Amino acid sequence: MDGPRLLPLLDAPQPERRDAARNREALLVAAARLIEHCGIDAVTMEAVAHEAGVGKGTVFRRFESREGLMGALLNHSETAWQASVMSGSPPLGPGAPALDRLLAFGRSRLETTIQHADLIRAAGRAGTRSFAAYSFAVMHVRHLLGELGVAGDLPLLAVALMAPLEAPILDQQVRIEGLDVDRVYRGWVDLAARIIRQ
Amino acid sequence: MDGPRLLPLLDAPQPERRDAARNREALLVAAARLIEHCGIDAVTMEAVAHEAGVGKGTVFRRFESREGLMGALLNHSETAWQASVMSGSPPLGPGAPALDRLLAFGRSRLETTIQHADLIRAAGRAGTRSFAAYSFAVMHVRHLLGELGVAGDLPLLAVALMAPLEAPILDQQVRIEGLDVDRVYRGWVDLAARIIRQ
DNA sequence: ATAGAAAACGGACCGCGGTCCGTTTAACTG
DNA sequence: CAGTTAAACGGACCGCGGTCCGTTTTCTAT
Repeated sequence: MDGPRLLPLLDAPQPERRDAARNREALLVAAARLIEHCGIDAVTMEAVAHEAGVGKGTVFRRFESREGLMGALLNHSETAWQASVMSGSPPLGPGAPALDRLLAFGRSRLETTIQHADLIRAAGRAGTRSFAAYSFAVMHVRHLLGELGVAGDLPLLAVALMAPLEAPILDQQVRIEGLDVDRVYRGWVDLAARIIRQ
Repeated sequence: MDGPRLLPLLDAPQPERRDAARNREALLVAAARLIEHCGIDAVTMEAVAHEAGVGKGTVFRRFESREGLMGALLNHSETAWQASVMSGSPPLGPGAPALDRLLAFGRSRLETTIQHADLIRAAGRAGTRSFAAYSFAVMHVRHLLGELGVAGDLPLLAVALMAPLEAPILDQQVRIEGLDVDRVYRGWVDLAARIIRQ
């Protein structure tokens, strides 16, 4: 007569059957292994399904699309990174002066983005709109800029400061034009300085 | 005995047979028409081929890939825009103070990018690496920054100033977050001011 | 005009992303 | 433990991007 569950009291989020959860995990592992061993182009939905021992339809049921799958993989790395920003050791984590944190943030972001360039590209929109990747980083920068006493449209300035660290731009500079990563970072530090100084 | 052509004297670039040139043009027209009438998703390689009255293989021969075709379409718009920067009327074209030109540039770039967002997205890498789109704009900004007496790693600063105007970032801000275009522009002007001021 | 070579053409063919639907399985009820 | 239902499963199926190769067209040289 009442709801299907006797004591839903707390924990709302548990609407996934056991086999579904198991398969989700198996698929992520399978996909990660395929990427590591054979490169990202080998990550076919059929290949992932086969590697995980499930049917093709299941992959799409769990992750919507190939981009969705890539986005889920990306989310893992992003979440770990996010944790090290929120509760890792300084200067990236809390406890260091805001400026130090900002510079550490830039360097870290620069390197992670380059490192996961393929995955980010393959994730398409699923990578960007995942609030984990984008919204959190912008929020963090916005917060640091505030602490540094920067005045102006902070959300927009934060985006402007993050933009040169986005995958397409870095791809162009580093992979295609062959620029040195350190130089790109120094350029970014210069940009940060110009944005910050009153 | 000598080369296949008697008087190649000037004009080097003419290595395209007549039917090839005709078909290239027909295909571009067909693709543009399909985009206008049915939206970009309807621009199937087969559809374009059929609309232009040629075989499917021909489309790939001329443009390599779907992205290549989109890139070629984009190139048209970009070339026109480029012309209006190089030889149009002030303040976008030459003849105005450097700062005015820079601001006009930003506004114009902002609007064209938003306008062609779909095409840019569909062009993928073919849109970015086309030196028409990217390299020229960066070069121009770099030049203007130089005229404004900005010191530092000018190529990198130019990229930093252009980055917030790139399609993925604008897409996120305007289309997804629903930000006002004018606000984004004002934010960009602020960024430019911070980069410029000594 | 004609012959020959190089280039372009066209469409059959392939693989992969994505959908659909009949079948199976997990979870809850009595 | 049996019955019911909702969800998950799997793989046949479809459309499109991309390739391949036998055929046709253009260009040049004679």
